[in-house]
Amino acid sequence: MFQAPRGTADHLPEEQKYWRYIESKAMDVAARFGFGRIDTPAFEDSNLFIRSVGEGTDIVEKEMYTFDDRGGDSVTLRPEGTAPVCRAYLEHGMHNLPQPVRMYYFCPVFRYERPQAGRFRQHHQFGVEVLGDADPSVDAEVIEVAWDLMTSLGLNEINLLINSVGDPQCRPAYVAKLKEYYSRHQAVLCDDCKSRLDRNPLRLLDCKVEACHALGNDAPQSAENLCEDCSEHWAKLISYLDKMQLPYQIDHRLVRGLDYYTRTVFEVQPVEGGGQSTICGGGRYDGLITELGGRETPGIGFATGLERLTLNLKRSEVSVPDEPSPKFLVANVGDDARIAALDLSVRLRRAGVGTILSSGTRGLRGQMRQANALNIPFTLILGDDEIEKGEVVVRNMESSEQESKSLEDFIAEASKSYGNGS
RNA sequence: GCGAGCGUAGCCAAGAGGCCUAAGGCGCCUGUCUGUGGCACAGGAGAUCACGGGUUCGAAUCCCGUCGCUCGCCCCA
Repeated sequence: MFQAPRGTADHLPEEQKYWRYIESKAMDVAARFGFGRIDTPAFEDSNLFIRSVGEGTDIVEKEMYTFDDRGGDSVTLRPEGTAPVCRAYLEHGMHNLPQPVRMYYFCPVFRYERPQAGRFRQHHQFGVEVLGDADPSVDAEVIEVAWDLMTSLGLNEINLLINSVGDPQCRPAYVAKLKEYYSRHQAVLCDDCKSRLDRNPLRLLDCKVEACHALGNDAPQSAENLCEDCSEHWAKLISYLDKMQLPYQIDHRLVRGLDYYTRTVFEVQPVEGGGQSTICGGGRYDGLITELGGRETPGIGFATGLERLTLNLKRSEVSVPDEPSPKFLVANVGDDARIAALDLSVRLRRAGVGTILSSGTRGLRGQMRQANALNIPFTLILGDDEIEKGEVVVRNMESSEQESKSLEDFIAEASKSYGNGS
């Protein structure tokens, strides 16, 4: 038997209401903030990600689905959504559009990782990007988009964490300071952190091992070590967020794994959550477009994982509307009735009325059982008697009341109440 | 890449060397009710007990290996 590849999942019909719910809320929010949708290819030139995400990152080092296509070009299944959007911005000369350009996307993303709760090799993200405006009010606005989405989804037990990681002006000095601080305490560091000291000093801050974590309390904080420009940007952002009354928390341990982030970074995390509980993460990336060969263009965005959102919707028992289901099931008994049933269901569906045609192979009883099991509100019954009189029996499955109606009257009535025009 | 746990029908699951031609429940199908659902009752279909090897007179059950799933670490949505 074949199985879905490790780390991938089928999203069965019964799951779809969560997806539809998230997508419709996300699209509402995006529209409200003036974002336009963009869809980019599932794979790109491998160098796009190597250049943007960063050569030393885990994503590039060990998580990319990279292969040579038949023409010999190295392509990579998109491991994140920002770089392709930036590529598209450049490719289509979007700097000629009114700035900033606001775009959102839904797409699958691929990373070769060990799957576990809330982590997959293929998952789906909704993300937004604002390109071409460096003002901190844009940061505040993007954070508002994220928060607006979370709250409109009905997620409550969540925290909004923000930080500033500086820019190429001030970060090297900060990282050096951090390294110096942790080096002094090297003896108590866990093994992972000892290697982080060289590899990725910022990550020392969010180590969960108690001894390391405690050290983080007194570690130098990046927001305290910004250059003048970054510092001013940070102060303005804070004041805007205050003005907007967004319930942010400054978390000086918040760092993000991709190289391209500058200045503002933020995440949304559930209050209760395990290792990979972050449901939304993003930040500013003012150097990315130049890295990709464009002229200097600031950018900021975030992404959320639909699987993790779904997990949280279920966990916090948010009630999600059911998928629309058909109003009628057409039951039929006998060969003539089957043809009449076929005709009736075609006419109803062409009028925009959701209708299931029973194949009639089961006997009336079985067909009604099916209507019941499928939660169809009305069963329509056609047999020899009805055909002779040009009628149809309409049974209300909830009240168990039923009546014969003229076929033509019924179709007109149903079209009016449940069809396109209703 | 490292560490841990678990694999018995579509799902949940009993079972701890012979009573297993594998219990029970959900779901599915059929009938009681030959043109009327939900409830009830009766019946039915559906399992090479993950796979391979070993121990034993005898293995779903013990041992080894493989594969798969889950959870954790790294890292991330």
